[in-house]
Order: sequence, then structure tokens, then C-alpha cells
Amino acid sequence: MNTFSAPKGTYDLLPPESAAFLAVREALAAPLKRSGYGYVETPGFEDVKLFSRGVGESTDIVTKEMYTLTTKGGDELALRPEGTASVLRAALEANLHRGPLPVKLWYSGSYYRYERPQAGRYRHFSQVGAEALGAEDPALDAELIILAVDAYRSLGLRDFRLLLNSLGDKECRPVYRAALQEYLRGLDLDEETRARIEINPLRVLDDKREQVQRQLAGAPRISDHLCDACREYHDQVRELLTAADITFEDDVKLVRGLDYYTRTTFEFVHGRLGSQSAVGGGGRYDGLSQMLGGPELPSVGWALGVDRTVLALKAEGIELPSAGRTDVFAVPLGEQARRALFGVVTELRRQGVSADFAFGGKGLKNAMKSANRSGARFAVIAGERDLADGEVQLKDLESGEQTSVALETVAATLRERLL
RNA sequence: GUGGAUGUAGCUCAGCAGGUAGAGCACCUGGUUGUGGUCCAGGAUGUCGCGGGUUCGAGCCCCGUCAUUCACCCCA
Repeated sequence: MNTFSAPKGTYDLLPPESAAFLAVREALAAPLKRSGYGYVETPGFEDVKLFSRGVGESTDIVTKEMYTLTTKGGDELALRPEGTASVLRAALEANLHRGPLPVKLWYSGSYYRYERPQAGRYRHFSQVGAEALGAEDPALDAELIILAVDAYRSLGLRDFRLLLNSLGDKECRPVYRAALQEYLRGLDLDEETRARIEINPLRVLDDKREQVQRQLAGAPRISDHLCDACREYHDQVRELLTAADITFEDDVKLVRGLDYYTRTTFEFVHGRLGSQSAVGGGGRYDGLSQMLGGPELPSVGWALGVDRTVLALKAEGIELPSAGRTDVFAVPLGEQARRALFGVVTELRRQGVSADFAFGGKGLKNAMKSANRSGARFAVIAGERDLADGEVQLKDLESGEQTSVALETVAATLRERLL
């Protein structure tokens, strides 16, 4: 037994499975890279107030789930629980919003939430995110949703659904909120939920418990309370998605747990992930910039969970991308051969051929075993006998066929045969 | 924070009226002292999560504890 293990709710990514994770992360980001989104990277921790003000004092993320710390200098920091607030902060700080709008950014990294771990929910998790800042245009909302769907599709993911809703804006949301509160207060609910009615009533709609959902059947619907501007905006988003061959489900109970959302909200849920079914989600946050002390900057964004997407692919039985394999494996016999073949391996690598070497002075048999395990197509084998003739043995590990090749030409020969 | 389940070899798991551990895979060695993958022969490995209790005797029963896991909650 080791003394140490990975902290609760975390896991290590190790070969060979780690290759799938990397590939998924890249696949999620690929559509963004060809759609005008620039890469942004922000610190793993921020002033705790950025999140409490941005994400919302009433959210679970802020009240229960943040990893906070006080520095030796007395600063109150928090490990980032999500990406949007940080990215917006960075953009405002660098005055990107004074340049051409919208500012389109994408990012990828680790996030931290102190939660009870369970299937698909970790205390350290990885997201790919995208934000489009400074434009109020339904096409931008649609663009982001389309890019997310295209990313999932490129991986072969099928069993996911897109839930879509509009939460209204500062005109119509308060009216709806009050109407909902009035309705909820009349229900038979537990104490915690009753408290939520006063702080964040919309989130009650999200409750999974059947006895709660049953009582919500007659609740006022946001869709009936949207102002004309919000309704028009939402209809345009829906039309653009339909035109792009994106199927979605209108879900008036989709709320999401971050306070900054306005108008468009959406979530991608997967059918075979158990309880933690959201593989991605996002929405519009027209008021966030001002909440952080910035100018008015209507924006929209999303985050896709890399861990959960990997789980979803597994659940669908989709073959996960594997590591790029080694093409050539060198097996030396003796010191002289070791130097000669190490040189060959270096040369091959410099020429772009992936090559590996039997390190550790193994015997021939073991070295051949390593060659086989590496998945290499060819083994280059040489001992004193061969080198005396200026040759090496080139073995095709699939057919077992072996030929002698001059040492000087082996790199060139291999490059040719690997084409 | 609240519930349920599970903790046995590197991995997946079996074990049972309570009589002090086993399979498959993986690993190692040899068959082949200059050749892998297949095949054959052989081999190593466990404080049965930890602590206490009951018992002549506990992997199995009881209590506690820790860890993992699933669900609520929340969300990626």
C-alpha cells in the first residue's frame, strides 16, 4: 500500500486511457478554432469576490462548493469553480471590449468544486469553454450551440439531447420571479426548499424529486411571461437552430445553477450517464459585466465537460481515440549496437518517424517483447555480427519477415516503407 | 450535509454451517545462451481496508472507523 493516494473526488489520468481524454479535449475545441475564437488562459485561482459576485451569492457553488484560501499576504482567493467569470474579468482587464466586438474566446482547463463525489462528478474536473462577449445577436447564441453540437457529433456521440429555455431579462424576469414565488409559497415543501423560494425561486423548478415535480405541474411558466423583446430574441435563436439541422427540446424548467444567466439558457444532457447527466451547458449573461463593475457587455457562452464527455462516449460504446503508436522499435545487442541504434532512433525521430528504444540493457528476448508491446510495425535489430558487416536487421513485426539493411540507409528505408 | 451499497493477489472477481485463501487475466522464468506476438512447462504475489468484540477458532457474525461507490442535493 502506498502512503498517499489521490485526494477525494479526484483521479489521475494515466496511459493508455489518458490518450482518449486528450483527444476528446481537442475535439471539443476544434470547431471553435475554426470559428474565430481565440485561445485564452487565466489563473487557476481568483479573488473569491469575483465568483461570489459573478456566479452569485445564492448559488450552491459559492455558498458550499468553493475551495477558498487566504494567502500569506491576506488575500482571499478561491480555486476557480467555473470559467466564465474569470474569462470576462481577463477580457475587461485587458480592455478587449474596446476593440472589435464580439470578443470570441475559448479555453480549456481544470475547475474545482468541493462536492460529494459520485458518478461523473469530481472535485477536480476539466472543461472546454467558449465565450462571445459584447454582442446581442441571436445568431451568436445559435453559433455557440451549433459548435457544441458539431463537437459532440465529431466524436460520434449520439445519445444526447439539447434542452433550451429563455430566462428572460431584467424587464420580464422579476415579474415572473414574483409570480413564481407566490405560487411556490402555497406548496407543501421542506424547509430548505422553502428557503430557496425566497432566495432563488427559479431553481426550485429544477428539483428532481417527484413529490416536488408533481406540485409544480401548475406553476407559472417563464415562456408565458417573456417580454416582447425576449420572446422575439428566443424565437430567432430557435429558428436559426432549426435551420442548422439542430434538434432541441423546449424546457421551461431548465434553470441552471449560476445566477448570471439571462435569456438563452441550454444544457446538453446524456441519456446514459446516471445522475450527473449534463455533459455541457451555457447561456447568455447580459448583466454579468456590470455585476463585475464593467460596462454593459451582453455576452453568451458555454462549457463542455471533458470528463463527462469521455464517460458518455464510453457509455455509448464508442471507440475512444487511442495514443499515436510507435512505428519503429530498436533492439540493440551489446554496447556497440546500443550506440549505433540509439543514433538511428534519434535520426528517425528528427525525420518525423515515431521511434522507441529498448532501454535498460534487456536481453534480446525481453527487448523483442518490448518491441511487440510498443505496437511498432518494425523492429530494428543489431548486434556485433551485423555491425561488422555494416548492416542491421529490419523485421516486420506483423509478417515476421526479416531482412538485412545497410546501417546508413536504414532510416531512409524505414521512412519509405512506413508511407 | 443526508441516505444505500461495497472493501479478498497488479487487475476483474470467487470463497462460506464461521475450521487460518482460490480462479481468470496480467507478470516473471525456461523451452529458443541473436528474435516478439501463438503454444508448452514452471514460478512469484496477499497483515482477506483498519481497530475492537463474540468464539476453541473470524475473510465470513457484531460494533466502530476509514476508503471507495451510487443516489439526494448541485452541476460539467
